[in-house]
Amino acid sequence: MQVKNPLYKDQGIHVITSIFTVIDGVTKVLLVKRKNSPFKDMWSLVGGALYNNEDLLDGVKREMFEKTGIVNIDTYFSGVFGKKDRSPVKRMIAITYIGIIDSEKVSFLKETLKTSNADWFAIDKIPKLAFDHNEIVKEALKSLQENIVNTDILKALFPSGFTIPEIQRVYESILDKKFDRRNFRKKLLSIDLIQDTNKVRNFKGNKPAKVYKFKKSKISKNVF
Amino acid sequence: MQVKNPLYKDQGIHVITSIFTVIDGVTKVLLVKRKNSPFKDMWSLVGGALYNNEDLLDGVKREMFEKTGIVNIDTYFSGVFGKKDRSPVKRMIAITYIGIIDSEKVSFLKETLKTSNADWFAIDKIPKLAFDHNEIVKEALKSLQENIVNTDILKALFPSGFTIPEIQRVYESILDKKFDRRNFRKKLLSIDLIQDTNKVRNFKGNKPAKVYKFKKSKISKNVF
DNA sequence: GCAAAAGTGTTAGGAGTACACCCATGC
DNA sequence: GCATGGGTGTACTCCTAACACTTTTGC
Repeated sequence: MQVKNPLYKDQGIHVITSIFTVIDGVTKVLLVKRKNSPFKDMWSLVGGALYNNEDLLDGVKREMFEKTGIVNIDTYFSGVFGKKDRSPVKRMIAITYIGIIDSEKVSFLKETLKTSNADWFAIDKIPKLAFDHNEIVKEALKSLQENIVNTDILKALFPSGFTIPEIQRVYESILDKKFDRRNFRKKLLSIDLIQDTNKVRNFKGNKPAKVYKFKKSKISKNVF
Repeated sequence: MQVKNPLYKDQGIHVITSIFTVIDGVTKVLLVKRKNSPFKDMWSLVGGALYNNEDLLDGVKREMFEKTGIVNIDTYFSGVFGKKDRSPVKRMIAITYIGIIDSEKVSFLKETLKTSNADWFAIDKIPKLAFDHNEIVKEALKSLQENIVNTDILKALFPSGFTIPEIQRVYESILDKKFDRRNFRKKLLSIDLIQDTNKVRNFKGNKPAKVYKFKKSKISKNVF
């Protein structure tokens, strides 16, 4: 059915992901430079228009692959952006997501058909972005903060496990907050979310630290 | 710009509200019967297609007015539904909301241009609904449960204030859970959310109960 | 042996939970 | 005066937050 009513005509859906990582205790987001209008040559988040023949998460993954070459990362719903003038081209509603990857294990393409210069930007040094992406990444960070205290969303950052001092720095970076070492360890161990791997690894100091990994289980109560 | 690419053509946005109330300790949702295809003569939630010239919340309010005559109720974001086949007509993404009204103070139209038989349905007696509205109302109830422990969303239910035993029954109905009277009162008073009005009112017993009202402030931590 | 970070235990305060009795009113 | 629900206080438990010392290793 072709809709003629101009009130409804030419609407579209953006699926947009804020891809985060933490490098040396600094939370960063992946930005790409647009090759096409609108907002040609401006930085933007990873995403684009949803196709009719795909579900939302399929579109998220396809866009992520097309614009960064990244495959197979877990994404989590963040929010909806729908101001009527948010796109200069036509009426677009944005459904937004967060993704997390280990920047050392996952590589991305610097250049694709539609993007160039892909790179990590510290969350306090994000340039002016295309569309309403500055707002979107701000809300995504808020979603991420809520998610890390509730879910195992961080597991993608530590494919080979983590030591407690190491993951504490990540929590502190994302939540922008310091924790007492002893209480942090106690709490993280008290919830049934992580388990010992009988390995050790050096992080900062000279004394090797025990390596933990996330369990399969999920939790639903607040952690911090 | 008219988009020709069939991958993007003919997409649309639904804005859909689950309007809740609590009557005699039973949580109910407002349903209307559709007069038009698709899903003609089936029950559905209140909502419809967003226009190009309105923001999301404007569309929510317009649809609510068009299909129930209700004006001016607060709405809260609930979720997004976007399965590719959720509408038989064309690709539609649903942005969903919750609304709360006092069924004694706010009246609605039984019949409108596009709907008929509007009525309250207890949440455990909801019939089969049009589109994916059964799923939507289920998630909306979950959102409502999360919201009543975090916000003053219930204030719309009590335009002239409430007694504590009265609002306790509402919490118990929505959360489907019983609370100890003394602890309920203590907690509700301990968070800085409600205030005494120096009035009294009879609810169930013969002893008049103090009437409270919500403060302007919001809170951000869990209540129950 | 010393610097640097890892690892551990105790205590005090606050929030949540369980629980029993008196109060005000209508009839 | 009695039945009905409204209003209050206390003790116990558990979670959280504050805090200091010992251990392991590299140099």
